[in-house]
Amino acid sequence: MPELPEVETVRLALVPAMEGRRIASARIGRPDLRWPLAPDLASRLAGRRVLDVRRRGKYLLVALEDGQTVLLHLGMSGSVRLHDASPVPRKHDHVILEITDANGGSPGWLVFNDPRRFGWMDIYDGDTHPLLEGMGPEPLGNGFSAPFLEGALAGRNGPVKNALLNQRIVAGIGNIYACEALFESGISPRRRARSVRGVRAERLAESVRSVLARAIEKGGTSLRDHVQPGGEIGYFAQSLKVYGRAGDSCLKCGGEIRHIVQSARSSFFCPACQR
DNA sequence: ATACGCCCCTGGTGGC
DNA sequence: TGCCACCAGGGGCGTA
Repeated sequence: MPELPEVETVRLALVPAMEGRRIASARIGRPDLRWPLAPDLASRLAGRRVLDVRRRGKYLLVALEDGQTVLLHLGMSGSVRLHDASPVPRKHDHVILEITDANGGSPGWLVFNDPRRFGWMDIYDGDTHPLLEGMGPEPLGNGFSAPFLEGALAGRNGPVKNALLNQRIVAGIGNIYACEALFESGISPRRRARSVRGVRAERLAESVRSVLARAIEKGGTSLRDHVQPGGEIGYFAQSLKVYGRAGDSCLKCGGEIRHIVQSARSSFFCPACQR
């Protein structure tokens, strides 16, 4: 489910709900997510004030007052919901946090729900976590540019689509936005990564940034289960130009959008417009 | 180092 | 209505 724009949308909702407030208590549903939750997770969270909520790629990072950081990945089907009243338990609620102000007042609840359990949560001390090391630059940050992208793709024989999904090359892009960025830049998902150079690299870098930024503005893409923490859906699905449009006509040339499978992921593209 | 296939898991959908 | 195959916003791991 969630790619960078959806995770960023979640982050924007969590900032006012968490920053400067306190995790009064934590309750764990089932701990066997992608990886087992730390046995002492609940006790390490309880009572801690939240300094800030950041994002790295598709990860949410919640910094606590005592130097610990909570790492949250939503996997394919994860969501975070905020509630004013104690929430009615739902299937697949895995972590429930009660959030109060510094004096214990105005309580709220945060619920991490994930049916498929491809997501996970961890807590660590210090600067970084093994899962964050080696991750590529933020596509909306200063470390990402056409020259960077060209360099990162150089020597790679696999399809450029696969390279865009590789979090070690650039962080946060998933299947939807990889397809969309390739369509907008007129590059075939099957093109060898190393052959994306010069003008093509410039167009691709610009399309990646542009499509992600526009998706954030629309609150992300809600296809099936993605919702924002307040329950709102994201509206970027209306702006998708190729993803999920197999058999429909290309918005640029009127030709037929095709569907292929690359590394067991669906790719959608226009064979005429994308070379 | 890179590339690929396999696996983790639940739920919704469409065909018969 | 029921059953079943197939598909889904991800990514780690083992193997060539």
